[in-house]
Amino acid sequence: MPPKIVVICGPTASGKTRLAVELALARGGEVVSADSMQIYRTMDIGTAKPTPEEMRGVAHHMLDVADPEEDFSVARYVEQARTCVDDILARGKLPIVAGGTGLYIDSLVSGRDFAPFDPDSELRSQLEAEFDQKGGEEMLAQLSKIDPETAGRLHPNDAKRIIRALEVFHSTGKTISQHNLETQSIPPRYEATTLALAFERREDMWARIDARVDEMMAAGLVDEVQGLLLRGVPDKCTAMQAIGYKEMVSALRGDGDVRAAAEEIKLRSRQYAKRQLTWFGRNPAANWYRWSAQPDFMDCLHYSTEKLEENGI
RNA sequence: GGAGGAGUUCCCGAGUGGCCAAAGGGGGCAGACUGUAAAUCUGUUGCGUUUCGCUUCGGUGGUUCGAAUCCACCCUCCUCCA
Repeated sequence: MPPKIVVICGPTASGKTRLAVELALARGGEVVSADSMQIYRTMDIGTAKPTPEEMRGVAHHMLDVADPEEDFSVARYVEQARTCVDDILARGKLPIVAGGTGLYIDSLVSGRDFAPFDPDSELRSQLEAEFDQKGGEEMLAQLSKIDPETAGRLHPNDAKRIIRALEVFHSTGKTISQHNLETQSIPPRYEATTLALAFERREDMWARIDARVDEMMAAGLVDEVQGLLLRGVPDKCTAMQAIGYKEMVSALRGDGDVRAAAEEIKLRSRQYAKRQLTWFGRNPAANWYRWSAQPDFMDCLHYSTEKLEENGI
């Protein structure tokens, strides 16, 4: 039986941090963040990274583990995060994985293994150039000769995935569907009790997101972004793709309309939240708790506690 | 008061007699996702009993076999002249 852990997921601004801390306090747990942007140092406000006050003395892992100019990845996340989780378990405490990056959570829990990857490989740039030149249809046709299964489910416009599928095959000799099949047969690394937070009404979620962005602005998001620019973090970095940063960067470089940028950030955040809901919605084992128009944290806590107990935690 | 210009589906914006329920973009909704994932990609978006019917392009009336597209009047907004 794999060790038991708790997972708290949900769209941005749905209260994951607070629930995680509360459960950690109640159960003697430690939090392992599963957020692809909170891993970056100095990116605090825009990523809504938990503050020391919010952490209330609970140990948090997987925050500030990389610099903004570094290239991070799922694989690297899983490597580090599993060490954290295993260490927490070894110390007899409860690991609480909390975050909004679905791919990170799933990969960590399932024990997923990734095919080798080298972002700067010649093969990579070769394939990218070839894609630009030949177009998706042709590349997809090429892929379908070696891996009809993957080619069948990919859209010609899905450059990233077509290239990756080709890359995996050319560098390992194995198709990506073979690889996926093998990785799926690996038993899950942990037995997760998943708590998923959401809102009964979409409008409430939007309002929460809007309010949070306003808070970020008040807390100095502009200065934080300015700091990254001063530091010379290149635009192409993953970190600079983060919502809240890329919009602010273009505002600062452009018309300087920081107010309009904030509105853009709200919009992008809402859309992101929807994507998160879609992702988490695929997990049939998730225990959903939906905030009503008048959120009742105690109610949520009771629900969560009940679910943990049902699963012997 | 006079001269021009404009009013299009949730928004912006094409469309000047049939091939228009109406391009394109945005937004919304839904979905995908195996080393960049806060990224990337896809579908859908008037209503219905859905290979067909109904309602829609400021309003009313008219021309026509047929109008968002032409005509008349009206309403609203913008620019200019007084």
